[in-house]
Amino acid sequence: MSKCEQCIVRQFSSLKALNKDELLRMAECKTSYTIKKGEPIFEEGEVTNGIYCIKDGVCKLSKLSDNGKDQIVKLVKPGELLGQRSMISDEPANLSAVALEDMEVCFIPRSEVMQFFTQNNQFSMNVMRTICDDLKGADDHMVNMAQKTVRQRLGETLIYLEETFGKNEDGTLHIQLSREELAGMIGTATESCIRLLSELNKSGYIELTGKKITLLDKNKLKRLT
Amino acid sequence: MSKCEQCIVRQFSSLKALNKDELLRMAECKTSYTIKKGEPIFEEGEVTNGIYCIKDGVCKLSKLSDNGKDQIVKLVKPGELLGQRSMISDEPANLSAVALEDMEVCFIPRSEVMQFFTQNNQFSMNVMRTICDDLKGADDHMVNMAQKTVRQRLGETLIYLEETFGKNEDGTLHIQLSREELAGMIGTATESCIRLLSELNKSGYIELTGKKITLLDKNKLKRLT
DNA sequence: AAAATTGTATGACAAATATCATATTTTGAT
DNA sequence: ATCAAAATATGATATTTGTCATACAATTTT
Repeated sequence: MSKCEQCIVRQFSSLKALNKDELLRMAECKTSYTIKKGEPIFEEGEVTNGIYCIKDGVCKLSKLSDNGKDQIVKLVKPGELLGQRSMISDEPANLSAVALEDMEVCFIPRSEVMQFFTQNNQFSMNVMRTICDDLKGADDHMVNMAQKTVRQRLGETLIYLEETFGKNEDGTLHIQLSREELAGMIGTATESCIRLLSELNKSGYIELTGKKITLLDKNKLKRLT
Repeated sequence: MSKCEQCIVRQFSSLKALNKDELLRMAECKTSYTIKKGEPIFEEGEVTNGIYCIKDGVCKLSKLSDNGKDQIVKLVKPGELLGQRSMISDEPANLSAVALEDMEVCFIPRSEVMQFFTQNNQFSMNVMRTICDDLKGADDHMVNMAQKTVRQRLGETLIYLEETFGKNEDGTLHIQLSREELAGMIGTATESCIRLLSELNKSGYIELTGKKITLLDKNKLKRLT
């Protein structure tokens, strides 16, 4: 059982507000998991009974729509927490969390988190602010879905992926999404996504090398019409 | 200056957790406003410095998109609070709030609310749960925008309007939205919205009498393809 | 290594939706 | 009541996007 005190990613989450005593208690009750790429952490409708702290790897939060397609709502990075909303609302998960890479996560039971919540005001303010950020993000995302074309959304998503997850030494996007997953972020059919990527490739806005994507002209990608 | 203690709508909001003492303090520092239909309560980007409690009337929360169209994110009813997210994140408003009917609202300064926040745990839990509900709603809304057709969104929106705001004695929707506003909820062009309404009218799913709308077959409206 | 499965790509076409033009109706102001 | 402005309606057309079919490539299994 590793010590939460020494865990670096904690510093990036709401958990940074916890004191030594609280960290020791957390280290005792937490469970660590290794999740392989493609495996779920939890599924929509599941009762989670706690939160997950992401130590390593990226996962997608998605929701199955009536038309059978999986819409990706958010990507989550190391240092972020999962399942906060469900825990506070005391409801089953509204979204599924599936690993996009091999991951390491820690599960902290609901009872423990709720204790921190009432004891440590700074911690609960941190959680609250995170949820507020998520709400703003979701509202903005919604407006984009409603008002922008698939083309524009693709351009903006590619830039988001580069800015959030960085590039490899060869300049290609570091995060690896299948075409289907990219389509699921944008909210379009997989074929449309592939077709538009191929078009942006021909226009010289991006470069496709196998499954790798390189952004060549970010200014133009921002202003696609 | 009216007494918050006797205000009925308070019971429907997070403010129901306040005790007598807190209510008296709130009554002293609050400001009441009358807002006419079409007027803003606050605009996107504005620093609000407090929250609004809606006593009477409905308003829209919307955001101006890059394409110049106003996307309606949410409709807000009496008893609900406005500006909670901005207050907690300590940011300017992300959305504009504009009255759809004549309204009565009370403004409570940030300093006062923050005091309740630290003193009254039940109150802060209520606020937190409200924001969590909004987040879930926004995620679901986003998935609908991304995955459903304009037709389906129109059908679902009409049902939402009837279920949330009720009907008049003649069976028409009680809430009055212009075609442009309805289009702004659905995320489509005003002409497309008008055309689809007219089509649903001809198919007998709804009835249009001037600007009044009556839902005739809710089951079919739910399952539009 | 061959076969099977899965992911990517592209063409052909259909359907949905946006845009522009122009009536028509309703509302508000004088 | 009349006029101007705004909202609603509808047609014509262009564009975007989805769907289905099929091909090709890459990966996994046998």
